[in-house]
Amino acid sequence: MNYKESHKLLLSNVSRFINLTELEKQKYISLLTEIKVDKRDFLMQAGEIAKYEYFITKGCLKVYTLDEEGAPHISMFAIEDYWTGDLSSFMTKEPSRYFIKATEHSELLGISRENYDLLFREIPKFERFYRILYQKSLISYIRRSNHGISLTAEERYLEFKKKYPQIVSRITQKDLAAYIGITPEFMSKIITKVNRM
Amino acid sequence: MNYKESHKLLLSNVSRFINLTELEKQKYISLLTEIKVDKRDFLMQAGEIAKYEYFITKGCLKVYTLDEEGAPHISMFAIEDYWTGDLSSFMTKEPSRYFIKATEHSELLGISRENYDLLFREIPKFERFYRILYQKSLISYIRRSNHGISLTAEERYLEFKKKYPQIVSRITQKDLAAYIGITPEFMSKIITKVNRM
DNA sequence: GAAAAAAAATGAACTAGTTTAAGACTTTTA
DNA sequence: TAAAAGTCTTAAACTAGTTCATTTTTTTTC
Repeated sequence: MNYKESHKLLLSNVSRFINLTELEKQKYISLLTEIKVDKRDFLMQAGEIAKYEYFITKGCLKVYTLDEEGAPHISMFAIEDYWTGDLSSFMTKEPSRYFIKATEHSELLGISRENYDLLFREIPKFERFYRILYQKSLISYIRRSNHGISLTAEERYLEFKKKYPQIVSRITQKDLAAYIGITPEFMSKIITKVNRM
Repeated sequence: MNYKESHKLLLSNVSRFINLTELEKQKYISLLTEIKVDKRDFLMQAGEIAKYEYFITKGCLKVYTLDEEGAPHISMFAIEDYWTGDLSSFMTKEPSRYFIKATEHSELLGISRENYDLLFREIPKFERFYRILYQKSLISYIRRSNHGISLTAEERYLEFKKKYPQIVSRITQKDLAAYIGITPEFMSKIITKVNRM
């Protein structure tokens, strides 16, 4: 069958871990919602219950919380071919503490909670897909949570730049500071220093 | 059937997410290895390939790395009814950077990589079990990786104490410092301050 | 149960990262 | 295309957390 580019990207993402028949592919696609957001639009805001988990087919978004002083802490940047959302709120149906905002015009495919549950009943292979997806994410978050605690800000910056060069060039230094966990002023110093070396 | 206490604990842990028939329970148990370690024994050391994922039926262990200066960074404490191991090395079969050491006499059930793979083929329901287990772990590591970056050491200590009071009372202050990401001296100051309040 | 080893407490001097403030540069909007 | 808003840089004074050194307390070992 002839799929849209966005659906092709998703099916290729899924086919890393499981093989689907034509019928299963069509069934899967029928469970998704297409979403488009402009730069600076919110995909969701703190206080809401996460309605969807998102696959990004185009663009870039930031997921962040605001602390008591109103300072942002970015927990992830998400670009094409990545998954994002607030998994905790999506699963528990409790209000989220996260904002998700597009840093560029972005296009996404969303799966609602009802369709996510239905997906496992209709195509049990997806248990395997998500088992492997979550396992891989878990491995990288375990590493990240250790590094956040044991590396200096400069080391965290260098590591991020090395791991995600495509992202560094698409975001502001200020947002990168909010991700690394430092002030924009100190981020500026680090970048000046690193460039001088 | 009449199961050992350790197997009962594991089966009850698994039954949170999936239901097994008697036959499946017996099959599952047949895939496990019983392991006992004394206080200060290593379950595994950096450089080795993680042979097992472990379920703890008794005791307490710490999972840690050593940095270039030889300073330990504890990534988790694991007690009864928790799972531990180095998931990354277990999956990729690359050498681990982690040490796992018993802080008390401990008893565990290990599943080898061959049996883990076999488990999914023999009892596909386990895809669901691990999908949910990893999903829940992922949610808590996402939170932890944000907190590691955005909270002060005192806030991280208070949060850990609140979330895991059973663990705080079983480990040394020094190990807690290596988990929180600070020096033992500063940990001592925080505790003195918090107790004074 | 005494000796040895490890953990905890305390304090002084230090460093990584913050705060505040001001000016230069870049992007967005009308 | 000018004005407004946001981002980046620099610098001085500050604070959270480190380092190093010493003493006290607790745990381990024989």
